[in-house]
Amino acid sequence: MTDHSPSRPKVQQDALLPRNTRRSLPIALLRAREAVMTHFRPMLAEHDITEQQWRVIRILAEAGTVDASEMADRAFILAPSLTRIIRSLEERGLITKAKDDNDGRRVLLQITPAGLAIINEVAPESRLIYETLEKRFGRERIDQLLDMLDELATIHD
Amino acid sequence: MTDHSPSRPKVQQDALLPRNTRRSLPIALLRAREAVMTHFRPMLAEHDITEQQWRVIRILAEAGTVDASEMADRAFILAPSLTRIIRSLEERGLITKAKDDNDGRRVLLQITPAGLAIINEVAPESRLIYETLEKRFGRERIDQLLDMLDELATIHD
DNA sequence: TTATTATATTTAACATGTTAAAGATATCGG
DNA sequence: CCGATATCTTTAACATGTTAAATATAATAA
Repeated sequence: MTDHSPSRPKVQQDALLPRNTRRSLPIALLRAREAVMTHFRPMLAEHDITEQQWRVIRILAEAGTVDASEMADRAFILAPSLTRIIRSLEERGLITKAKDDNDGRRVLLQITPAGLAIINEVAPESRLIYETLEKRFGRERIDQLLDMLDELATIHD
Repeated sequence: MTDHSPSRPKVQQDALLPRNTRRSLPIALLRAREAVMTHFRPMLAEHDITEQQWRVIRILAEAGTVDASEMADRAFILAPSLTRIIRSLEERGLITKAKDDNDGRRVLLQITPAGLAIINEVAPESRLIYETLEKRFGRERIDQLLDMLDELATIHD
């Protein structure tokens, strides 16, 4: 395979180059994630919430009162981001924030009726989109994919 | 499985809730990606470049001169982010930027010797990390994963 | 109890993600 | 050639990612 491009820089050997970008795991994960989110984002935008804000209120609806650390774990959001998201959600009246009486360091979060209202509006749509995705990709294959992703995420622990 | 948590909010039916966060495809993709990047980030940080900057100079080393649009495609970086990354990389002397004579709208990018030097320092390390990952996860399974991710990313086109 | 250490959250600073709109240049039809 | 339209890039504004450091509170050991 000769290279006719006149602009190709002279890297000593291609062997020194990293594996081809097209088969890069980080980029592939990014692309896949973005493709999935493309289906969900317009729906969230209609309710004027971001993906991360949705994750937070959804976890509160699932789990009740949750402190910030547990939220960061479950929603996979870094603490500094979570601080800002909490501030924003509280200002909008979608969640409440309270200091833990047993541990003054902790911040306890709860969803408000207004937050629940959004959940109840968005959740059916969300389910529908996910079910469509499942049909097109195959439920078993999604499960298989989730298993592999989980294993990849925990490979170093 | 009874719920003893006194703080659980009264969502009408759990059926209304979205699927459990633990099996959320977007979050699973995020986690997996983050786990992979955790291996690479320290190495990039030592050379004072971000993951995205690395993707850009790496693609230039692979492909030679590339215009901004193609770069955005290949590195999977949105145009506004790319504008900032290009500015930063140019200021640091790792790439050059020139207007396309045949199409004044386009910006042509090339890697500089300084950029190539970083490639040549980082690439072997990068390969090593990737090979370790391959060994632990299995090359076939990574290929299988890449195939599934690619299919997921192109499911709507 | 007190000094030390650990943990939880926030702040700061900078980079990138995201959407919308603006600016610049090409292209196309009349 | 001209004006409308399309394409490429940048700017703007806000949200989040990322790392390091600061702050506040708990837990622990001397």
